[in-house]
Amino acid sequence: MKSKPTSFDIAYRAGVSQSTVSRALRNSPLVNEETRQKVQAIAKELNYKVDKNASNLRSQHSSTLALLLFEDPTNDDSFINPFFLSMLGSITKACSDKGYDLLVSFQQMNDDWHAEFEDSNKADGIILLGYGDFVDYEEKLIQLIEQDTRFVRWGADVESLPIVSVGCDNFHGGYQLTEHVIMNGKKYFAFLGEASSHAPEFYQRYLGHCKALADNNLVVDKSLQNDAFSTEESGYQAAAKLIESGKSFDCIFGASDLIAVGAMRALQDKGYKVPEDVAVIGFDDIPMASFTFPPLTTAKQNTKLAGELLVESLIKVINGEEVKTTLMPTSLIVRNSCGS
Amino acid sequence: MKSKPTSFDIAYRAGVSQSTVSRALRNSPLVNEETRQKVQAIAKELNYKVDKNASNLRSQHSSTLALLLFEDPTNDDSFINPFFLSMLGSITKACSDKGYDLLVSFQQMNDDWHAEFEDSNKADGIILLGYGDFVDYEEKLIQLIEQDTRFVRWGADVESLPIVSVGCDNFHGGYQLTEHVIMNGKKYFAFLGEASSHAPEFYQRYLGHCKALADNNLVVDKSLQNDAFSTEESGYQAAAKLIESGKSFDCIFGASDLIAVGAMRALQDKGYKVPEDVAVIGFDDIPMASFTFPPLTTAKQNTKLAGELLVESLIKVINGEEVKTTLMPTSLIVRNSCGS
DNA sequence: ATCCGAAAAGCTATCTATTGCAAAAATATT
DNA sequence: AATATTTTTGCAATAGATAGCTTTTCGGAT
Repeated sequence: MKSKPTSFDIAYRAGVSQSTVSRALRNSPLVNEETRQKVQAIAKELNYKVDKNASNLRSQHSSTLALLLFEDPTNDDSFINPFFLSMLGSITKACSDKGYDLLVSFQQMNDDWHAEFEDSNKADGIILLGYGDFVDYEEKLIQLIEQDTRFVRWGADVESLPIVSVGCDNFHGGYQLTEHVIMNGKKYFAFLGEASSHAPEFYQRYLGHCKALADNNLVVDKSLQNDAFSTEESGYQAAAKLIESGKSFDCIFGASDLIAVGAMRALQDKGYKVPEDVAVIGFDDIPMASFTFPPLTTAKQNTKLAGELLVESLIKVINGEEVKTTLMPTSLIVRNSCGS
Repeated sequence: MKSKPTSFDIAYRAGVSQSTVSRALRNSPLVNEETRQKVQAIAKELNYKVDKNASNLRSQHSSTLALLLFEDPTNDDSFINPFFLSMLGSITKACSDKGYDLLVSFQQMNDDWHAEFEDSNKADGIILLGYGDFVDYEEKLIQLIEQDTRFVRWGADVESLPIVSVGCDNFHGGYQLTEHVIMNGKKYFAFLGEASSHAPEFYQRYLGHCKALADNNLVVDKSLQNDAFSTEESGYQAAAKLIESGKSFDCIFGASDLIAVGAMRALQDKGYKVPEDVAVIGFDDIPMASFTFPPLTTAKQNTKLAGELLVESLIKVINGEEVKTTLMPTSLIVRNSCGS
């Protein structure tokens, strides 16, 4: 059983000092080209790999980013919101492009997640990802700031705090989507999803939605807004409740695709035709959105770009550069669930 | 700018030695209860966190597992197979349950991925996840074994090598699925997906499929087997080719849900009715499978269990315990695409 | 009061690489 | 040839914890 070689083993074989080995392997200009070649060749031959723990300890940075994915605690834990899964994919890719490793962790809101990774030096910075009630974790964000933790978050800009966020223009997306359906002749809109500052993303979508209605001289009927979490089940329930209430409407705006999909199913179960009787629109453009029947009209969030922006912003934060919060545009994806 | 506290700071304030702090924080029985309380209180107050790099370096293990997700290089990189995404979710959860952190990395086959993490001591072990041509990376697996790297992989058992795998019973799944459709009266089966040892998962599904046909006195028509990668696009293409060939068939077995979904779309584009004219079945039960039109009949791989088994097995491997390769059963999910 | 053993705490080497500074070697300048 | 420069290399300190071994403490036995 051979144990792993250390830089001393390389040094011994190369007939140089251990520090030279360290320099040679990191392509330091302080070492002669010829020596470098020799050292690197021996390192390769012995299949030597720099011990990251020792390296990180000495240099005090880890070339690792941590991703904290926190989900709505109401969500059962067997199912992860596909939108985040797709973000996770793009973040992973972006990290690897930038030469960083990625530590992934799922957390519940109530956990003591704040700063765990950065404080323990396992990661140089943290990406916070999750929908959710901002108020729930505002105090934790404040702690992060006080501890000088380097992090960025996905979501709406937090004006009250100096936090770098990357989010998408939920307001505009809601506006655009609503406007489109109005053009298709629908007039009585229901909105499924919490519309309060507790759910900033959903709220912005709702506000955009309301603005579009107002701009087109349509009434905003607050009784047609029902709370829902971002799960299919919750969307189903909310829609069922809406239907039972006997109010009339000809479009349901699901605050997320998952809600919309649930709503669509509820409508169809009750014998409504989508989109003829009731149009349905969602938000996110998760992979399954194009496979529902009818395919779901939605506002696409560009997860690839989002992941890249999050990673790039975080790296800048780590390097002490000035970074501004970014707002990405959404794009309207017209499929069939809205009538055209 | 206060710098992070070290165990010496705690020791100073607590009036004890640094080693005592270390012991107290790790709940070593070698330290007095009272002292422990005091030390832990101070640590909490100063918001002290053990430096993982130092700790890992000294103790030579990291409480971190690495997940290497390698995808078929034919896949464009913007889209990750949803099945793996869902595995990733369950692996993350399982790791956190077991007190391990998870490093995630996506790799291309050709990369020098083998052992990167374990050799560099960033992770105690590696989970290898990916469909794919086993032959492509067999030599890398051999290297891993030679280097004494601790790892487990997702996939079919590799009889020729001492590797711990966790996989699902693809053969039985293929059998069960095919049998079900035969009961629904279909007789002429096409299979989309590579059916060779280069794609062991697909191959096993194919073999199970063939066995079911044979057991029911149906002919296996090899000309109805077409290669396809696990993407919707590839499934679409393969189905289109099949249709153009003019051969007759009344069921398409997609080697994965993604292939099946693509095939279904191709059929519908050409005016076929699913399942009346042609039944379609898939494999995996990815989230979107229940949202296609018609909803897809498929064999579910229990990703939650799979993730747990992978993590548990790897931890055992790391601890030097004996572990056997596991084969998980699949479950038949009957929806509408198969005729009932 | 003395001695013994267990419990608790301390001392110091160790883990492996990085880095500032000093020393040596190689090259350039006068 | 002697001195000044510039390149390379080596030495030793350092990063922050863990662990083996030693010492101190303290209640109980003699």
